[in-house]
Parts: sequence; C-alpha cells; structure tokens
Amino acid sequence: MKKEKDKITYHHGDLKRALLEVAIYLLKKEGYQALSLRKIARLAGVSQSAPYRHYNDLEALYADIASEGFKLLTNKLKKVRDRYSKYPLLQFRESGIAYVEFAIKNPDLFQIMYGNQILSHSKYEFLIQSEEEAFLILKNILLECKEEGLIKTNEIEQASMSAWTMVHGLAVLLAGKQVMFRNIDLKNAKTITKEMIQFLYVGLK
Amino acid sequence: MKKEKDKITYHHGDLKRALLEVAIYLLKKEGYQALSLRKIARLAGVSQSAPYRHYNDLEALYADIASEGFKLLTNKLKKVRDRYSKYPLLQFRESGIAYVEFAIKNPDLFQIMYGNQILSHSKYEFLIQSEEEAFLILKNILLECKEEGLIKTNEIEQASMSAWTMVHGLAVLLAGKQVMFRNIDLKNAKTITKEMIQFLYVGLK
DNA sequence: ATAAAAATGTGAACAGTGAATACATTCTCT
DNA sequence: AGAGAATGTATTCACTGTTCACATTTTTAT
Repeated sequence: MKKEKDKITYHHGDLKRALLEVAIYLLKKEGYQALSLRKIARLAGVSQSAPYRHYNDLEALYADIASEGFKLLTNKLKKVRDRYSKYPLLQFRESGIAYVEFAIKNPDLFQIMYGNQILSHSKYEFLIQSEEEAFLILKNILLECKEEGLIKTNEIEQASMSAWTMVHGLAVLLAGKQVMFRNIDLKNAKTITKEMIQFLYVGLK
Repeated sequence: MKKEKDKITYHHGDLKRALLEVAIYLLKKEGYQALSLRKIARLAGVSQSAPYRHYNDLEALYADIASEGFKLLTNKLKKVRDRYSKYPLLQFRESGIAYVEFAIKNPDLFQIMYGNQILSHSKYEFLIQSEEEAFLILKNILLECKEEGLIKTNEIEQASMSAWTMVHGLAVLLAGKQVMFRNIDLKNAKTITKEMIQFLYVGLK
C-alpha cells in the first residue's frame, strides 16, 4: 500500500475509499439521479469493472454512501450535544434543527440515506450500526431531559421515535421541496422546526 | 374512438390511459425499481416509442402516476371524513391513520408521489392540484375542529402543515421499513399513529 | 528466494434502458 | 375526397449495471 509521489500503478492502493469519495463528490455536484457506477469509475481513473472488486453491486455502494451520511449526521448531532451540554432541552430542540438542516444542505445524500434506493438496510450490518449510532444520540438527550425532570414520559424509546419521526417528516418534505414547503428558505425552515418541536415538547412534558 | 369487440387496430384508442394503468399495475407487482417505459409499452402491446406521443419523458409519466396516487389518497381521506361526519376530532385522528395506511399498503406508489423521482412537481400543474386537494381535506377537518372549539390554534394553515408533516414522517419511515420501524405490522402502525396524533392534539388544544 | 495463491486491476460483451429520428398509418375536418 | 393532424412503428444512439475471461501485482507459505 505504498503511495509515494502519487505514482500511477496498476493497483490503486485504496480504491474503495476513493470510489466512495468520488461518489459523494458526484452526489453533491450532479445529484443522485446522475450517479452511476461507470461515471464514478471514470472519475476515479479506473476501468468500469474495477469497482466490482470492492462492491458487489450499485446497492452496496449506496449502502456505503448512506453509512457515511449517517456518520456525518452523527458528528453534527454530537457537536450540538456538546455545544449545549448541561442544557438538555436546548440539545433536544437544536438537534432537531440540526437534523433538518443536514437534510436541506445535503438533499441528495439524504436521498440515498432514506430514499429507498437501498432495498433492505438490514442486509448491511455497518449501515444499521451507523443509523443506530445517530438515533442513540437523540435517545440519550431525551434520557437526560427525563433525568432532570424536564419531561415526564417513561417511554423514552417511544418518545425518541416520535421526535425523530416528526423531524424526519419535516426534513423529507423540506429537502424534497415538496407540496406546501415550496419557497421556504433555511432560516424559515428553522423557525418551522422550532415550532414543531415545541408541539412535541408540550406533548412530552 | 370506437372500441367494438376489442379489435386490434393501428390506433389504440386510449393509449395514454392504458399506459397509466399498466404502469400502476406494474408498480404494485414489481416495485418502482423495476418500472420502465419500454416494459410498460410492451405490456400495453405497443412499440417502445409509442408512449412518447403521450408523455414527453419518463418523468411526465411519473407525474401522472403520482397525480393518480394523490387522487386515490384524496378518496380515502374523503371516506374517512364522511364516515365520521360531525366528529371532527375523530376525523382528524382517523385521517392520519388512513394516510399512514395508504403509504404502507402502496409503498411504491407512495415512492413515486413523494420519493423525488419527479424533480420539480411544480412543472406539472395537474399534479400540484391533486396534491392540494388532498391537503385541503385535512385543512378543512382542522377548521371544523376549530369551529367546534376543540382546538385553540388560530393558525390553521400552520397546524395542518405540522399534522401533515408528522404523519408523513411516520408514513415514510413505515413504508420504507426504515431504521427503528422494522418488524412493525399494520396493526402496530395504527397504534403508533394514534399515539403520535395524540401528541399533536395536546399541542394544538 | 521462489513459487503458488489471493487480491485487484482490464477489456470485451450482453441485455437492458431513455430518448430522438424518419417514416407509416389512421383519423378528423373541411 | 383530400389535406393535415394525431398517433403508431422501426431504427438508432448513447448510456447503464453486470459478468466473464484474462492480466498484473501483492501476499503468503515453503
């Protein structure tokens, strides 16, 4: 796995990682509709069949992209959690806003993560893990809210699901510029998210 | 436009309608991933280029399918509204359940309606209209709730959006068998929906 | 060190796709 | 009855995902 001076060699070195990065780059640049294995291979400088040494099929690459997306999302949520440490209610609200923001800023990545391009997530263990890590952060935030007596619910799992679901609905509709959410900018989206989380909070406390 | 005895003629008669029906049939049978213009044409018994006389491209067909989906959804919501007439709060809850049920029972159709297959909905006026008709039913239900003093909110538009968003999030996650919603059947889904709508109602009243 | 095996690359081929083109047939309307 | 519009076909193009036999390199075992 030598990489001295970026020599062009028969063996790439770390093609799998390179393919993933090219894919994410293309996703951002041209949208998920324009994504194709051959294009990715071309941009990575290898033949069209090279990717098949690292991914069984396109779906496997999607799974890797999605997993990467969930990791990015997790990092974003962690930052929010840490910025508002000791203020779990703020963590709760701001993590919802961060979620929506993530979807709006990376709509195509979000599409791969949630858009049913991957027929069965459970086929990819690493994907499930990335997803659950993100979800865990939210659950822990709600747990802290509970411990500080800020909410009453005993069903943290259930409450987390409701919160996630609601914010996810908003994220999906906003990222897809759907129906009644046309002509809404990021700032506006934040306001809406806050209001909706307020709804949720009233239901929880 | 004669159609005596299903004669095979050069001109189909109502190919556009036939294509739409075949498409919806295929969608249900093989899933949206397997959908293709050529397959639809084949099943309709015409050449692969025939559809282009009725649809500019695949997206235009998607738009027609989606519009049909919204009409079906509208009908379902209307039935709920009429079954519980005089009980707007029940209308509210049951229409949410109906929405989720629709998504679970027609996941692929739901995918066309909301899955960003259609780049810009606003390009298709008839689509926007179908969408708004469905949304209008929910808004009217909330308006009636308001008139009967069951909820306090003055922002009916805003409240409808919140309700729609939340239920939509649930529908999307359930229809896509996503994350924490694996291993959840229809009955289970109804319970969850009820609980989540309860949250929402508490926030509204 | 060397030979065998495993990993990773290539090029050509196949079947499938959306779309555009020129052409054929039929319908409609004056 | 004939002109023009509408609707169908056949062919072609540039793509796509995927597979296969083959080439090269790296790793491993002796």
